[in-house]
Amino acid sequence: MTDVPPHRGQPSPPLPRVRLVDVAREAGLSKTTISAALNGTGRLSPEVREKARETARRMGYRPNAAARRLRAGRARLIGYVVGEFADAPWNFLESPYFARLTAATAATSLRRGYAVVLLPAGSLQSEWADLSLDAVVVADPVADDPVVEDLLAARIPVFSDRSVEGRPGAYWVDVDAGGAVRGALDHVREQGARRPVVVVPDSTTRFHTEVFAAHEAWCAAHGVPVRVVRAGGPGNGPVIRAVETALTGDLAADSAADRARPDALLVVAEASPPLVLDATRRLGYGVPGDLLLVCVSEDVTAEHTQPPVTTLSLRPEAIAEAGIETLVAVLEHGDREAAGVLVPTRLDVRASSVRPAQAEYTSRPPT
Amino acid sequence: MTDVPPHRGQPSPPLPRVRLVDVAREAGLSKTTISAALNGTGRLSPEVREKARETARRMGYRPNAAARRLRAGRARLIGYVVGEFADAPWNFLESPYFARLTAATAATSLRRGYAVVLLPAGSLQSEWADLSLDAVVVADPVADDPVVEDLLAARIPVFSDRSVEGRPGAYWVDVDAGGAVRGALDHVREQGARRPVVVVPDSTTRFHTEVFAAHEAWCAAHGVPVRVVRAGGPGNGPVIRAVETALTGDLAADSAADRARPDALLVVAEASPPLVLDATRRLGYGVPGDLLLVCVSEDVTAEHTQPPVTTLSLRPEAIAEAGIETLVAVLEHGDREAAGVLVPTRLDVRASSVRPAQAEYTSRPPT
DNA sequence: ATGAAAGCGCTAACAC
DNA sequence: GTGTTAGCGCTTTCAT
Repeated sequence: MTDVPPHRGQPSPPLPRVRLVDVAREAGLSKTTISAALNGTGRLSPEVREKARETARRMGYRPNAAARRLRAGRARLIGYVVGEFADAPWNFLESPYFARLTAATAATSLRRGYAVVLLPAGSLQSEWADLSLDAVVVADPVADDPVVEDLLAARIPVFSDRSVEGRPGAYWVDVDAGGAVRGALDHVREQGARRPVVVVPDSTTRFHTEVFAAHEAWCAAHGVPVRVVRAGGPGNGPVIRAVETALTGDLAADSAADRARPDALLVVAEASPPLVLDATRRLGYGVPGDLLLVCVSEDVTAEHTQPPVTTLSLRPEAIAEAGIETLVAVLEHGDREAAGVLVPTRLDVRASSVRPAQAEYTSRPPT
Repeated sequence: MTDVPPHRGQPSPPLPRVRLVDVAREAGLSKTTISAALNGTGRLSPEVREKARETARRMGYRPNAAARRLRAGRARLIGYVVGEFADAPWNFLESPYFARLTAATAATSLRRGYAVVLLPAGSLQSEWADLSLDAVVVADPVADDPVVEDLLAARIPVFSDRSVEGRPGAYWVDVDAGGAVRGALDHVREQGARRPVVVVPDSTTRFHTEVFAAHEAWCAAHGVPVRVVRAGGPGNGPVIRAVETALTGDLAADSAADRARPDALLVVAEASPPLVLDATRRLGYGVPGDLLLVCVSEDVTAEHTQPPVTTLSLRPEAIAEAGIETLVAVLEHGDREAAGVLVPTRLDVRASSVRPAQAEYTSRPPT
């Protein structure tokens, strides 16, 4: 628990800030008039309004946000916290997905007049208690996330994924995980793959559980055995190891046919596409000749490998935008009815998942 | 832990917040007493203090931050903006260096009781005007950065790199760029390299200009021709292209000897190490056999390539910590004398820059 | 059309 | 020890 010493120390450089009353005195008008002029409220003669504005500008007047907020009763501050990564609370920005989600959240919020405060993953009350946040965005909460519980208990509106659906004070937007998995698997099937294997983290976020379920359903629907390897955690190390397991056939399989080498790999975990590609090569697979590869990733390096890697984008920007728009609607117009939104994913098909017409498009493992 | 009574099945209409005065009335005490009890200020009998605290907890009292801030005159809010990337204002988080710098800045600030607000790169007044930030951290400003000018003109304390040294209201911490370059070049020289080439972005940040200068100085001191390629911008594309230029010998060189193939490559631009390694291979270089490779990077994938890539870490966490500590000292104790700090870098030697004893690609333990 | 004054919730002098 | 009170700077009735 981080206890902040209560308000010791003075803002020692007592730079004389220009206040509304200073502008008023200078302009020979009243506080009210200046305020109205600056905010465009009230009925003022154009000359007076102009004079007020000009004086304020000349004096370098900048309204005091704290006073405004106190008056308005709202802080225009939104917290941002991710549910995963609770054991390494600040690592989430190293994931391209969260980096972009975070950036897009901040961008959209700022555009709507809200500042975003970065919180450590899994942070509880002590971290945000004295911040008076108008709401908190909880990205990818884990199952029964204490962060969500804590926030809701403190009556702070929570914006999160579909796992909070139905809870009072909670609103959601979510990625269409099921559609994503089906789309990716359909794609490799169209390209001729019959033995796809999936790598997905062993995490309790709604996204990952849904991916897992959608994969099982898809396999059942296509009469294909379920081949899945759960990665021990986020980060390249565990995911690469899982990829190795997936490709070396240590999978439980019911028949000899099922034990055949996989012909497609879907990695639903943030790992560096170049590293995944390297791993497939080390294990003797040519991509896309022997193995079609699709990574769920926002990592831009995917375009630069040889062959370029097909990625499934979760479209963090779209999620953030839809989310913040909804949240602002709730905050400002009390749209408590705000229905959740499901954001479709986008498959960026590149050479790694396209069965080559000629062998030259295939990166061969080193001999 | 949750200090708030559970929902009593109340629908969730905007429930009036519990104020200090409410707690006071409930406890049969005065606002002052409650405030003092909660803040640990003033002289109260232990029983009264405990009663006040208990009542506040029971009622789910949460202090209003806006009111506190208004009273305190400080918002406990720090802005964070990066100078580079102004043309893609939200892309900076995709750089591992800035991702970690940002995270560490937020972490350290929060620990000291300050919330960090993310601002778009290159943002001017309109973005932060009505935020009343106590200070703004400007990471890697470009030369004569308008962001810095704007902030200083608005009398907002600026925390940045050494390029702001001497300006009133500006404070700094910086990475020891010169030492970093010398360290890396000395290292490859010790490993036997005689024709190192450097790739550095064509940017006006202090870091990059200093890298450029330090490289020239080092070359002069060692009687080695200056081989440098400036990358067109950040991002993997331009940097990889620059690497290709560097390795295909399109360098201006004065003598035939100078045109010989380089035997070491120092990439001082955030590019994905696996991609850089791939590029060297495509051009027919064996690493470390033909070419020693060092990347200035915080990218964790460097450990996972084959061979692992030697990296020079700028130690963003150390920078953020030193920076925020200094900034807080300035803000809270008015240490206007606060001398800037130079943070040393760290070379993580891996196989890519260690000349193999035998002609094989054996990685050696880091020294 | 303009101004005076109340008050947002909190903290800290200053009484008692 | 504890309570009363005066603001922090702003917006907003409500008079004029």
